[in-house]
Amino acid sequence: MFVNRKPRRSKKSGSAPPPEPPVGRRVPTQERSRQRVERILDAAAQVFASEGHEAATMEAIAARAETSIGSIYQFFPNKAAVFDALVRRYHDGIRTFFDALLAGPLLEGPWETILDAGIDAIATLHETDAGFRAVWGGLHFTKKMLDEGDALNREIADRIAVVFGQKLPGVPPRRRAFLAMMVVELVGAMLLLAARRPEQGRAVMTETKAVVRLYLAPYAQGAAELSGRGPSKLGSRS
Amino acid sequence: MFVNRKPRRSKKSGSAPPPEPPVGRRVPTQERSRQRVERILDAAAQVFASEGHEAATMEAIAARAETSIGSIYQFFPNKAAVFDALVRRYHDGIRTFFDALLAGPLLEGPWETILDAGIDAIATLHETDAGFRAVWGGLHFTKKMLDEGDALNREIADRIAVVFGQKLPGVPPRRRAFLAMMVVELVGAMLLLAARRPEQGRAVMTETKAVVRLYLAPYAQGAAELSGRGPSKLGSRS
Amino acid sequence: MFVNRKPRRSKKSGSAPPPEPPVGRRVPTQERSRQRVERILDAAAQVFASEGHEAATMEAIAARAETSIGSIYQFFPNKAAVFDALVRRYHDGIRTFFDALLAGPLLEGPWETILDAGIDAIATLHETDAGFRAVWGGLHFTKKMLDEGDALNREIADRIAVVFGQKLPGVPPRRRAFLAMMVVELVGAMLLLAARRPEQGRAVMTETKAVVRLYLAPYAQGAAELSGRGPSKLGSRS
Amino acid sequence: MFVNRKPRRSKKSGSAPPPEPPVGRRVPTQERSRQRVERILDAAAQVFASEGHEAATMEAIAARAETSIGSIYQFFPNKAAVFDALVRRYHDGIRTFFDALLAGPLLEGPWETILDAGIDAIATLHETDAGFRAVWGGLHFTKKMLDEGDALNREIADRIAVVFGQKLPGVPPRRRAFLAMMVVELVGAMLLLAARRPEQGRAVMTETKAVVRLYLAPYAQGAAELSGRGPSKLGSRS
DNA sequence: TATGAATGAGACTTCATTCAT
DNA sequence: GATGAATGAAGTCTCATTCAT
Repeated sequence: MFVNRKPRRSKKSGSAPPPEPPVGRRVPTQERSRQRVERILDAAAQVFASEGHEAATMEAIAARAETSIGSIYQFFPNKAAVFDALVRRYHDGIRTFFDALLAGPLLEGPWETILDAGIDAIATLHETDAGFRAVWGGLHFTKKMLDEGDALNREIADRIAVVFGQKLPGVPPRRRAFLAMMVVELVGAMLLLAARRPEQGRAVMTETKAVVRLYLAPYAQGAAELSGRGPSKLGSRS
Repeated sequence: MFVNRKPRRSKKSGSAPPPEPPVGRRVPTQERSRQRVERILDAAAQVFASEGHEAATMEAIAARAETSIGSIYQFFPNKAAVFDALVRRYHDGIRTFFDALLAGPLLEGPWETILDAGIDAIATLHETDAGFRAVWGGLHFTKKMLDEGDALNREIADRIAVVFGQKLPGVPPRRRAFLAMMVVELVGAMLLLAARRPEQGRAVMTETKAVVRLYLAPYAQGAAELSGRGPSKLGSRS
Repeated sequence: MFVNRKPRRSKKSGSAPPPEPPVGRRVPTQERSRQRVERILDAAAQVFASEGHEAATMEAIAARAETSIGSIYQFFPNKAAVFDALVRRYHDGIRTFFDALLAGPLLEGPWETILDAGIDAIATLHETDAGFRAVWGGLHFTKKMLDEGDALNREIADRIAVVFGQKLPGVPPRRRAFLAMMVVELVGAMLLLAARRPEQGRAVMTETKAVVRLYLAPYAQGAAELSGRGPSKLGSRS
Repeated sequence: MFVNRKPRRSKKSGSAPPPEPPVGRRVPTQERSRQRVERILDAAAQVFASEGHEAATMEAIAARAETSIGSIYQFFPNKAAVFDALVRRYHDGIRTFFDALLAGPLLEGPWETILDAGIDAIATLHETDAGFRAVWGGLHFTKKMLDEGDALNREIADRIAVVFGQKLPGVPPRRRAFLAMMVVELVGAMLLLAARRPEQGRAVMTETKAVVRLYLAPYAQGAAELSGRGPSKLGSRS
């Protein structure tokens, strides 16, 4: 899976081992537990993605994880918790991805480059990532999952809004936030479309880049003031 | 509901008189059956939309429809069939909507007007239609449903491609088809977003209109030849 | 079906029409009812015999009888009653058969001839009769049905015991009764075997005749006294 | 039950020591499973035999076995499988019985003794064995069950035909096979009759022995050649 | 009287969860 | 802790029977 380290504290732990708990003996046990949890989540991801939600029984998951049903219940109070953890791991993966993306040298270039590179990168992530297929391909959705997805999107939009602050100066903050939200949702939706139609996937993402460029172009380089489509009331409403 | 023409009226409504059965006897029976099916589907829509898929048991549907479980099985072989019928009814509603839209005087105007009006109309449809909430709000998805949704989208895209043929002359057919597909999917995705965030819904749709306009603008009035973004390889791949 | 006249009063109604009820108007109604009952039983027999008990739903029977479920309930209080009537009709057919057999000139001949002819006749009846297949081939049995079958067998045995009284003089009455019972049950069992193995059916019945002859031979012509196997305690116990 | 050797004893019972699993851990589990299966079958036998097929619901069986419905489904995929297993256990019991019978010293004696003893033994088996009552008394029959019963009868007939080869020399093989089949079916049918009429059961079986003796007598000691009833065409037809 | 749609009890079966080993 | 057999609540579906038309 793409996130096999705890996303917490990712900010500062370079390659340093995580701080040991006082009793050294406990470590191997915790380590084994962590591994087992990962195995369970991997298995759950596979089952959800391949068999669909119908066949995603706890027994199937346990079998695929080469463990027992009882062991799953050692770590997860119920089936929903397994799915939630799966979703969280997927979301954490995206968070990590954006951490890396926005921490890199990308931000030095012009906004068009950032957009193109960013969209390409996230598209690649989704193409390769099993977690994505597990969460979106299993055709099982919960309010909680959607809410958390929404929250993630808002979080990402916030970070992108910051970038917009640098690259699209002259756009008022609220408008900036709205634009970022639109971009995030639009790209997100197109990623799903691309996944649903593999044969057109690349074309869709290429075109999506064009759409986003055209959408943001009027705001670039103070163009916002010039065009008739400046910061609108609509965007500020949220 | 989008099928809200009361069939009882069919006896005297002008244009296409349906073939009357010789005796009035059979009519009430068939009519009652049809009503019952509608009642069941209405109930199913409500249960799916409000309680979610978990609580959408056949018993719950029967109770909400004020009928018995047995009656549901008189018309639907199993639970999946109920959901399928719900989806079909929803899709049929959209088809009817587009029939009306594209048969009306709308096509006389410029392409921007058509787009704006069309997007507004479909947004209104989705806001009012219970079928939409039932199908998308129940958080239950099946491969079949998604496939049929895909097929519907392609169908709509085909019709829009025809309109593009008139309003955006000079764009080669394959590119036209691809553009239509992108527009349909993009608007579709934004409709879902708008539904998920009711407080921003109108803003999202307003902005969607802008996005689509900007996306298509280069192709209007022979602009395709002028801009650097003419018919691309990508669009022809499909 | 083989019994399409009421077995009651079969003894004296030659070809004369059954006595009319006072109100002549009623007759056609009753007649239609009788026909309908027969149609239902015919249909039930077919369904039971061909589809087996699992598929023998009231709806299937009604459909095969080209009538409605409601009509069946007009004549039979429930499903068991339909089956019971079917069994009764089958049993009545056998009764009628024995009435004819024992009233005919058969009894004039020697006992061996009577046996052979009787067994051949009943075998032929079973081969041709649909009621037999309906009752025994449907693989559905009830205590009531078996009890009535037992009663029928005893009844037949009684009548055969009377014949034995004439043809096997010297055998005490209780022994005679027991022998008759054994013969009836033995032949009955072999008839079932013959039905279960159509390819050996005729051979089995031929051999059955031999078995019965050998079994009864010691009792013929006063031989009972000579052989060591006279009237035993066993046979008298019943 | 006819399988009443307690498998727990298997550890020390001489002749064929089953391969012990390395650790005692696995044994109790497998053992418990086997016991549970037996308990379920016992319960099913009782329910089928006493309540009849209608009342033989999975719940009733579970209750009688003092287990849960789920446990039954752990071992049997559906209700039919339970019944099939019951039938198989009954048939296996009969097979075991014949294995013992034909391996014993019985075959040393004259054919009349063999017959009498064999019939007595099988009658006793049927009187004691609950499986018999479960299978035949439940009044539930399936094609599969009857076919397997037929196959069992043929199997037994084959073995008896071998005995006939020794005890009734001079009878041609095909005739011998036919005689064996007749004897098996005849005795089988009379066993059913005896079960249906408990008060006459013993008398019926005594008489059955006489019938079979009389039937076979002509073939004994080369008598086949003397009597007029030698190997007939009939027997060879099968 | 005839019809067949409607009813609903109850059967079968699944699978998340528990718990003895 | 780990295991997986056992549990049983709950869901789906059937079909005998009723009853309005």
